Amino acid sequence: MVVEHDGTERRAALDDVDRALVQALREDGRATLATLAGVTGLSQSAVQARVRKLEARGVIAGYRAVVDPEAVGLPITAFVEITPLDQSQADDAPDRLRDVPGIEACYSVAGDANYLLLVRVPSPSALEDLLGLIRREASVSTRSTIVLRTYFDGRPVSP
Amino acid sequence: MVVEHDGTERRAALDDVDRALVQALREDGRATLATLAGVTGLSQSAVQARVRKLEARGVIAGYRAVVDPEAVGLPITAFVEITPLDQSQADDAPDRLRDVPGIEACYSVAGDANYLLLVRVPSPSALEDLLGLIRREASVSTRSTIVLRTYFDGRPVSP
DNA sequence: CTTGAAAGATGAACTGG
DNA sequence: CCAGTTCATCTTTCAAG
Repeated sequence: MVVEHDGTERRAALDDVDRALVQALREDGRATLATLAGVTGLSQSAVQARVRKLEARGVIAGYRAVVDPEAVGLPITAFVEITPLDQSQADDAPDRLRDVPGIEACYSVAGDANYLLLVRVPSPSALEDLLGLIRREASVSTRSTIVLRTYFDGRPVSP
Repeated sequence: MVVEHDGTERRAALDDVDRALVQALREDGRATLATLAGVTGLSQSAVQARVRKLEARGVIAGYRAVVDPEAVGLPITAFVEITPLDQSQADDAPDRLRDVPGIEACYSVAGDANYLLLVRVPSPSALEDLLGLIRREASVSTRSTIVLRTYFDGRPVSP
């Protein structure tokens, strides 16, 4: 964030080198400084300084291994739309669901439902259990869409 | 994959150490062998051999930096359900959409729609453009759900 | 599992806009 | 002063024993 003279704040724009680094690290989160230096034409130290700044600014929020869900015993993936049963109730579904195992992502959305969850479970019956838990825990109704196949996921997207 | 005596194949099950490694690398994709050795109680070399096997078996499919979409100029996220206009047409939507910029994920689903896409764009008008492109390119109708907020995403999930 | 050599990351001192 | 470079040192990785 950069504070302007008029007091407004803005995110410092990324230059071409930053974009190249972000792109490269999206494709390979373990790319070495030497590789990144080669890609950008900068020295390793300069690249390191850049990457550190991108991390500090939150542009790069972290690094993750991409794990095959089937290989770790979670072959069933589903999207679950949830809607509060009582709209007058406190709507703290994300807080309540944050630590429920099997829920990988939680988005609030503009549409029929209030929230959309991405869940992964070992079996259909485990999905039933999880849906029951979600309904009870967050006082919501659910509408699920089973994922049959993931064609691609986390594909790098450039602006 | 392990071939059993009866000829069936199964994925070799992960033991506790493998699970701990996968978990640790999901949380920090750049964890060093020394760190992983500390977590598991194994030597660095043993850990390295394990991680290599997990990578070779495809349990760990790769490593990626987690990038803040807003910080790279993609503040609008949406889920787009797509349904072929003509069910008798060849259904190769994933292939056709694979290289369209802005599409981060593509799943085939069991539900009203055939496929579900996750897209990221710089602006509402860019979303209109992208939806038009998707409709033309894949001969589909679309139904979009805008993401208002991402509460959490990619949370490590254990089996 | 241990070990030594190669590769990578880090920080200090230095250079130019 | 900021961003980048080079160089020396330390850490991590990797393959051989």
